[in-house]
Amino acid sequence: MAQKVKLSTIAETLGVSTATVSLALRDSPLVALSTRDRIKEQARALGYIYNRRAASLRTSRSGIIGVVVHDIMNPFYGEILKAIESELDRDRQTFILSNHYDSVEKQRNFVETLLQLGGDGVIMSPAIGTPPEDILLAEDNGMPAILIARSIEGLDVPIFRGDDSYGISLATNHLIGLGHRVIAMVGGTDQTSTGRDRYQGYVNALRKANIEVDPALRIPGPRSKQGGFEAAVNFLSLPQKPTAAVCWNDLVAIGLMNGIARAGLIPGRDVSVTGYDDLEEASIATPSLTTVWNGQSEVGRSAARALLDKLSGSHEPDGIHLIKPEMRIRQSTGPLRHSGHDN
Amino acid sequence: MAQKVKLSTIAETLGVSTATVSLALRDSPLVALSTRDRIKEQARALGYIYNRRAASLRTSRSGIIGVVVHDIMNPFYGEILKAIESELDRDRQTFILSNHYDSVEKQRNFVETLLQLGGDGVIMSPAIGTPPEDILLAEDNGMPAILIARSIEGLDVPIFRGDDSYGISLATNHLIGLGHRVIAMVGGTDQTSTGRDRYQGYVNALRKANIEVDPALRIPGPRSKQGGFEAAVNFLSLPQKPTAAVCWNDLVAIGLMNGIARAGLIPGRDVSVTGYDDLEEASIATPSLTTVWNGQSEVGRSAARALLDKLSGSHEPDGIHLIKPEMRIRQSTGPLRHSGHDN
DNA sequence: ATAGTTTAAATAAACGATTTAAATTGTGCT
DNA sequence: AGCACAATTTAAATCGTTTATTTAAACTAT
Repeated sequence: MAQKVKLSTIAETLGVSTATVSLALRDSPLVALSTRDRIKEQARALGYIYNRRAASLRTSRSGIIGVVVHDIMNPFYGEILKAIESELDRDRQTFILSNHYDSVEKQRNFVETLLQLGGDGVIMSPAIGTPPEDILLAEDNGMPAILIARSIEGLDVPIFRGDDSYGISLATNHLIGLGHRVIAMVGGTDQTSTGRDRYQGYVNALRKANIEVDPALRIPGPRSKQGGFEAAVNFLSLPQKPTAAVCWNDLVAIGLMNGIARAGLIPGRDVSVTGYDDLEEASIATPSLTTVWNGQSEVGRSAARALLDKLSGSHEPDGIHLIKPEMRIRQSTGPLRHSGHDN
Repeated sequence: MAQKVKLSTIAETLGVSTATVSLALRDSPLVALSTRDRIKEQARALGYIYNRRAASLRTSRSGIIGVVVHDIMNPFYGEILKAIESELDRDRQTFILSNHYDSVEKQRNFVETLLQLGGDGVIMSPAIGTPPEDILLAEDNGMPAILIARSIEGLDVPIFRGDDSYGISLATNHLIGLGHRVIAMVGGTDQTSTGRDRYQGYVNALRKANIEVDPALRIPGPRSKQGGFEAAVNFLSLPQKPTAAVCWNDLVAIGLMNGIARAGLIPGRDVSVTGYDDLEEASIATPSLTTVWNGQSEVGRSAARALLDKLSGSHEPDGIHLIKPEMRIRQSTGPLRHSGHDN
């Protein structure tokens, strides 16, 4: 590698000061236009590379924004991340991505690393059991945080997420409307705010329709295809013989449908299944999946926007922002057939 | 936010020099053990946060490693990334992830940003059409590059990937062994080294079995579920009536199976389908997918290892490293049925 | 005691940018 | 020619570490 080119290299070869070069490269009107052009040209010719760490040491803005979620490979987060990425890109911010896999420790490490790197801000979908201090660690060190998808009790940080309770009640009502009375809820956990909200939405819908809530119909489990697939066994052996399932998300629903199909039943006819999120995949599953759109792109876009606004000082975001979910009816749900899945 | 705590803050409150504090925090034997303890304790008490940009400005090692692939949301890359992540984590390196979506420009921007941040190295699955200069840009500026999954002509950079030609020939031979003679190849492109290798593997296997190669049986397309789903229409209307399909990857295969099922045929019985990669999903698809394990985790792990070794100076990686794929036979392939998909 | 070692801590010079006050040059006007 | 004023340019201080070099203190052995 050739000797490293820095501001002073350009300055020397051109016989000006580094101050002038610095100013010129950022197009400051303090430098005469002709000088500016000469300097930029020389920078290009020498293959100059801007050293951000040196700059940020002085300016204390790094242009780095951290994003940490449960699992970036999960398509639900994937869609959020895509939206965040395109919003940050527009502002030429670098974003650093990480999974916490619901490990509070891994999450704390990430926040710490980000602080060390001088991150300007962080967007997080907090790990289960995150203590408020872990978020305050960021805030107290001048790195504003924005939450997405999950809330944390007793913390005053802006948050963007879908209205889970309402969303699940949409799905549940849809099934009730089709005549179903024994409806299971499959997948996920009750340890997150999201989980509690969703269960609540399911319970509310049943109550409003005067259907008794049977706790045995709640089958918690991993929020993945694999999880749904494995839940099928439990689902099919429930004594109450449910005729429909409200699933935690599309992945669980697709897994469950696969499991049901494996057992020789036809999802959408013998058993109605709803998903949640409306991933791209939902519409090409067989049968295509009835689900609830959860506004992922909207969540990502507005969370990123809020952070950027806060950083630029143009607007201070606050409070909780709920995106309204919408029903997407497809082929995986149908009217109650009186034989149930006994046939 | 309280006043920022730095080395000198600790030094002053303790009446020692910043040099001593710096050394102490990194556990240097140059500092008396008792002093070391006193300093570490104080650092904790004050909530000191190490400033990596200041440090790396001096040391020219940032602890940052960049990774750029076509699409991090694609599960194929997901599995590679997971392996890279865990390998880098072990060495406490921060990794910065990015998609290039096959835009050479986006990729170049990423490399440039990484250089500005002082990245120590970069792992990339190059975008289609990447000119060698774009990789040399990194190397020339002291940031070593390692390629994964895709090669670039005329460039001497270490690369780790599966043996595509061999892998596809495994799948093709499997189908031939089941009696199939009209075998389509679905999905993907011939614009990448991977694409050319795969097509070659398919052609080789057919030739060896004395089966004529019909270019019309090559149906290129997006490497996604959606792509496979949409290819079904073309596939089913081919005049030669293929009885089997070798798919670009598992996603395409699953999409194709969904499309075939939509048309009323039963994949695995009426049409045999093979995937490629052996994603987690392959085994829970319905029918479960016959596919070729492509060593994603192995690729990720060893690429990361190679980079770290190079950075630590312990070992200089070079050349091309081919991981040997393996067949995974499941339910989506079966013996030729003489009516084909005409029945 | 004294010179010679060892051990412990301090000093000061980088690293590569930014930024502000001050210096320099240039221009038009009387 | 002299002056006010604007347009350019620059010197120097900073940001928070690391590290080679010095200095100081504490032992050792004669």
